Amino acid sequence: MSLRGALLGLLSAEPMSGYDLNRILDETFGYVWTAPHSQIYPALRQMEREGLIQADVQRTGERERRVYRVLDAGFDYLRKWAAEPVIYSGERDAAHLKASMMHLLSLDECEALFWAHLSYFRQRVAIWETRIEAIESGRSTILRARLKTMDPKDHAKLIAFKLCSYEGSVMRARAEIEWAERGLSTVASLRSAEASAELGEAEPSATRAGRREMTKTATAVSKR
Amino acid sequence: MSLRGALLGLLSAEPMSGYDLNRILDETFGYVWTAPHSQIYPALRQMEREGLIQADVQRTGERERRVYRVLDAGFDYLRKWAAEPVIYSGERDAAHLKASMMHLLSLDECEALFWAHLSYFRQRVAIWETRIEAIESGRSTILRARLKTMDPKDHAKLIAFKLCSYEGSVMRARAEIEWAERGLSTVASLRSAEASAELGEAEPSATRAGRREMTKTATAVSKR
DNA sequence: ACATACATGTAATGCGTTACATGATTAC
DNA sequence: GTAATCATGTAACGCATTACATGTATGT
Repeated sequence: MSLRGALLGLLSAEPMSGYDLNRILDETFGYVWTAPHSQIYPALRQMEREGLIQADVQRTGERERRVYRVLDAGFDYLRKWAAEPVIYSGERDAAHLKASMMHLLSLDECEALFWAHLSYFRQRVAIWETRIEAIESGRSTILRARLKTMDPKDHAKLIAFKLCSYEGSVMRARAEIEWAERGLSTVASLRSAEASAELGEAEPSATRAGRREMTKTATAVSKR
Repeated sequence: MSLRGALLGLLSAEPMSGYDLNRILDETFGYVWTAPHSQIYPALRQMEREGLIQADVQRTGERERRVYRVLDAGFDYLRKWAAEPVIYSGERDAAHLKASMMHLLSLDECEALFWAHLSYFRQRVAIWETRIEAIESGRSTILRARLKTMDPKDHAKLIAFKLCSYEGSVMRARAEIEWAERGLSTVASLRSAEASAELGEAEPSATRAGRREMTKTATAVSKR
């Protein structure tokens, strides 16, 4: 159960409330694992019942705030879960699925899909890079909280793996960006091929235009 | 509902049975969208009831085989679904999630996780590249089936987008491979840092000895 | 006064996984 | 005859999404 892993992992850095966890998952961390609050609160209660975490209830006037901290059993659970091999089941990616059916769409529609993909992952890269800089420069409060509770000799390990993990997200997002860019240039080529095919049909000679490589020629020709 | 998109998309290339669809999803196509047969059969029945597809029942002796083909309403549905903007909700990636907690693990455990990641995505790249070659050389039977039912003027579009989509999968898998390699080299450098730190500490004064990681040192030292 | 952020929950519904269940054909 | 492949389903359970529900503190 990865939700527990995510929650315990965040709580292990610093005790937090369900509300805090939800905020973090909504912002940066959600790009690794998401969950809505309707999943978070019951999961926390359940883990509390199982003795993995414990809530320290804080009251601000009438308002109740349950700040959870990880117990020893919780650390054991987290470590065990993290070390278990990942089960790689097939993907479920709507963007790539739709891309595999783009021949059904107009070039404008294809372009819109690729553009949306591009913008989304550009945003993600920006967010992750900000995080990476925060870690490298020591401005990350959550990292500092983690370092305080750790044996100094493990600091290098923590920082190295945090950076590695965030860089992984950046690398993947960059791959998506590159792909979307390639998609856009595919659309552009097809568009100019279409245009020249129409011209060719209007003119007398022009045989049925070729395929891929033709597109480059077409753009070159249209620039003349 | 993307499952419908995936099923209609495959059926639009060529009429098929639920069993065939399941096989394709298990093999290559599952790396874009997976579903077990327990999801496929009911979904097909439902779409048949809604008039999106129609089954031609074939009998081999006693055995019944329901070959579904896409009706006009199904094509409309598919086109509409494919053109809709993708809803990018947060990720849920166990591998990256675990990576973000690797400071809790031994270097051996980290290495094992990265290795598994590497092998998995290397396999995927191999599968996709085989598919790409099949398309480029015209050996893909499903592509040929699709081309037969299409206006020749759209052939270039189909091929271009198929290649683009498969290349997207390869690009992403390559990013995962690169990341895992970087992870492995992070492990390697931490390992040698650990080794030299222990040497440094063992010789002059032996301050308060570490905990977990110390065990490995002990074995290493005892081998000397 | 009103909006926004803080704070925590429950319920209904839908999607996905695993297990259960059955039987016919084909190749060895 | 027996194992593998073909072929189609149902059921139980768990995870995920969306909507419902409530109330407090704080800043403008």
